[in-house]
Amino acid sequence: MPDPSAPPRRRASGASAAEARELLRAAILGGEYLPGERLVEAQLCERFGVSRFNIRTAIQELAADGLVEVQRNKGAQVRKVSLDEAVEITEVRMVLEGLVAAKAAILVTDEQASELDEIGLLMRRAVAAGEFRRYSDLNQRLHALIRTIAGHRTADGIIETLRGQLVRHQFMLSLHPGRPLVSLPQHERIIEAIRERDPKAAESAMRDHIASVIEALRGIDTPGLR
Amino acid sequence: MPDPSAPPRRRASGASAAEARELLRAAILGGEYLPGERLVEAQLCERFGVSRFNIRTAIQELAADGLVEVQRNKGAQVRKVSLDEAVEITEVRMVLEGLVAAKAAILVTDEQASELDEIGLLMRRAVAAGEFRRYSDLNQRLHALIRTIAGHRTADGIIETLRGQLVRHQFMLSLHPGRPLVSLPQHERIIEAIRERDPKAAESAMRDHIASVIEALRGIDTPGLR
DNA sequence: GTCGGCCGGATTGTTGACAATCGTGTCAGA
DNA sequence: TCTGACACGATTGTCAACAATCCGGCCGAC
Repeated sequence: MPDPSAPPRRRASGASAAEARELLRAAILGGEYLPGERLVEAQLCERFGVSRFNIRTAIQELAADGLVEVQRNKGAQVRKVSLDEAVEITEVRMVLEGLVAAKAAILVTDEQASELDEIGLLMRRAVAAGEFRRYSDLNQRLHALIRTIAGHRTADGIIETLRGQLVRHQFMLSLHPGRPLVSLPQHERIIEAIRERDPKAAESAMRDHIASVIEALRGIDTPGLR
Repeated sequence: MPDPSAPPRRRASGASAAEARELLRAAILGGEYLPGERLVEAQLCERFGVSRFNIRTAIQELAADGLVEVQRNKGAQVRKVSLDEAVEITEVRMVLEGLVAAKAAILVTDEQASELDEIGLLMRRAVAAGEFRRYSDLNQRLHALIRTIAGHRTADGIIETLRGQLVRHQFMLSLHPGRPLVSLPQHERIIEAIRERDPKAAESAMRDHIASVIEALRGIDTPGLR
């Protein structure tokens, strides 16, 4: 409700702060700016065709999201998350998604249960066909659906923020061969627990799942890789 | 390391963005601006003797902390957290502090264990003497110490942010008669579990404790008070 | 050759003024 | 009296210029 009009009214040249923020966020998440790289305001102005004021606002907002780090009088740089930090972030995600899964198990409707089941089916097919990219998408869809079912805005917001901070690590993980074979049965357990409306089992299954993600993170991460 | 010098060098008139932020945060947490109240930039400029630019920056940062809400072209207002939101926030705190307690149980040193024990002793004394205010302080000190022991910066930051959003609710809760008698044994269980270096027990104890806080929240909150 | 101070370019922090927008009170018309 | 549009005041959004700061290299002295 805060952004009513979409198409036809903007000043001819330049974009607003919100647009600049999304542009910059996409550029960082897309890997166009590497961790540790300096974000020079003037350069970004030219790159995006936005005034320096708006770039500044955008940087501040992304700093609040933990995507960039600003040092006074030294400017902003893409935040570099160490492996330890990635583990910490995923630990937090573990307990939060566990909470969310438990809530989802309580609130799930029959229709949503079917949706969960369908995702599970598609996942099995994707793994059987070796379509890792597709499986990765389904993975995100599953977690997103569970959060929707739970309707826990506070946890949802935090999880989403944290997810942004680890796109790089996540990305590497999803490409690791053999991962799907480990995570598929975990996902099935989560789905089953929610469908049976068993909060404790759902939380436990979700935590086990993300705990194994943490283990994988610890073993796989190769810093310096794009 | 970002703020080296403390006393003797600032421009004569006016303060910087960071100072403005802390001033405004203190004013809000102190109840000088009620939830829902509009924060007019010009007024704040005069109140704090800060330029509008810095006020703007401060408001943005507090918005990131969830203390204020900004609506485009409509300005900022102190965020009003409903009872449901307070419950959600406390649920998140429950799982996060549970995680932190488990970590603390693993990492605690002998010296820190003694410190925990001492806080427990002081708590028992405070309750016995009916010193609720003192007990409330000890409560905060206990939770803070546990977070220090765990050294989990990610969880710590989020918990601290969430705490700020509910100072009002927390405050009311700590004054509720009978609360200490309920929470004291819970605190003792947490301390004992950490001292015995039992992560699962520590997490469980912490979650039970905060779960009871949630129950109390649901029963006690009287919106409109204070 | 090396250390310390200094100077210049580059970059960020800040300011004040201007433009866009919203809410509200007013006034004409039915 | 009620409804609607209009215009005004108040408030926020944006900009371009200026000031403060930092980082690098250069130069001189020891």
